[in-house]
Amino acid sequence: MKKLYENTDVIKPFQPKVHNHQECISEAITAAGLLCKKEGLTFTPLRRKVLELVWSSHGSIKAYELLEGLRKTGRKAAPPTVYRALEFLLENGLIHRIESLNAYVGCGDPKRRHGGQFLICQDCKTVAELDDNAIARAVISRADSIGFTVHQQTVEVVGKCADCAAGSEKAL
Amino acid sequence: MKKLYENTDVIKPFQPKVHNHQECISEAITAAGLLCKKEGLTFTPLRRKVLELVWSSHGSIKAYELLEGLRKTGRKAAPPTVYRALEFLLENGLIHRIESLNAYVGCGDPKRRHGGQFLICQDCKTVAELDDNAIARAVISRADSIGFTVHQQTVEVVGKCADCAAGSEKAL
DNA sequence: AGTTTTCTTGATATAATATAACGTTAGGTA
DNA sequence: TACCTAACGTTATATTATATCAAGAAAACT
Repeated sequence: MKKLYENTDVIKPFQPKVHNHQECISEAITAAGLLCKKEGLTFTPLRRKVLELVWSSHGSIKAYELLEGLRKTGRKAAPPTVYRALEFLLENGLIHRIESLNAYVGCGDPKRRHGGQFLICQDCKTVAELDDNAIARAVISRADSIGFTVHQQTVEVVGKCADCAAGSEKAL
Repeated sequence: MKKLYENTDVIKPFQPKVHNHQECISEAITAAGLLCKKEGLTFTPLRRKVLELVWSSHGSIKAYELLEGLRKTGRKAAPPTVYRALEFLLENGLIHRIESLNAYVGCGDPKRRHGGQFLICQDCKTVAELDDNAIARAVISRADSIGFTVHQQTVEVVGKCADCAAGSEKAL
C-alpha cells in the first residue's frame, strides 16, 4: 500500500518493444490540448506538430532533428521556430530537456508540476520518467544538512532497461 | 573534506567566502601530480595549466573561458587544445563536467572513482561536490524496481548555498 | 467595423559549444 | 640512426542555441 505523500509514480514507463505507438502520440496530444485549454494557453499547429515529433519515439530527440521533421511537413522553419516551440512546451511541462544529451522527451503526465528523474537506456535509447520522492528527498535532505536550499534537481541516469538487459543476456 | 556519515563525504565543500584560494589551487595541483605519478599519466604543463584555470574559482568554468585563459598566458591555443586537456582531466577524475551548464569543475578528491552529486548555488555560482550513497542508492533502488540497471548517474542540484541564503535574508 | 495591442511566427545573422582530420614535434627505444 | 608514439598545433567544420527585427494573426478595446 502506498503512503499518502509517497509519490513514486513511473510517469513515463518503458513500453513493450511492440506497442501501438500512434496511441501514445495521440494520447499525449490530447492531454496537451486539454492542459492548454484549462490553462488558457494557445496550442498552435506549430507547437502541436513539434510535440508530435518529440513523441515520435520513446527516445529523446534533438532540436535540429525536430527542425528537419518540421521541414519535411512542408513548413518553413529555422532554428528559432523550433526553439520557441520547445520553450513553450518546456515552460508548460509538456516536455522535458535531457541536459546530458541536449535533447528533449515528451512528458508522460503534463498535468503535474514536477522535475522528475530520467532513466536513459544506452542500448535502445528509450527514456523513462520517474517522479520518485525517495530520490528527491534524499537529495533535499543531504543538501539541507549542509545548509543548501534546493530549487531544482536534474537527475539523469544512464544504464540498461530490462528488455535490453534480457536481450544481451541471451546474446552471451 | 570532513566525513559526516559513512560514505557521504562532501568531496568539495562550500568554502568560506574569504579563504586562501591559492591554497585550494596548489592543493589540487599537488594531488593531481601525485595521482598522475601513481597512475603513470603524463601531467604536462598544458594539462596542469588547464587544471589550474578550472580551479581558479569554486564555480564552474566553460571551455572557451579556459581557452581565453590559456591565451592570456601567451600560449597558442585553439578549441581542441582545451578540449583535449579537458578530456584527459575528465578521464582521470581530476575534474567533472556539469551537464546542465556545459561547464567544468575541479574534483575535490581525484583519488577515488566516482560520479558524485553537484550542488550549484544560483547566486554565487559556487559548486559543491557530494559523494552521497543515500542518494545514489535511492536512484539504484528505484531503477532496480523496474528492472533498470544503472551505469552512471548525473545529479545536479540548483539552489542557494548557506552563505547566500543568509545574505538575501539580511537584505529583506 | 476599425484600431490598437499582443502573441506568434518568419527570416537573417551570429554566438556558443564541440569535434574531425591532418601536420609537427619531442622523447623514448629498437 | 631510424622508428614509434603521445602530445600538441592548426585549420576547418559540425552542432547547439540565441539575438534581432519584420510580418502576420488573433484578441481586446472603442
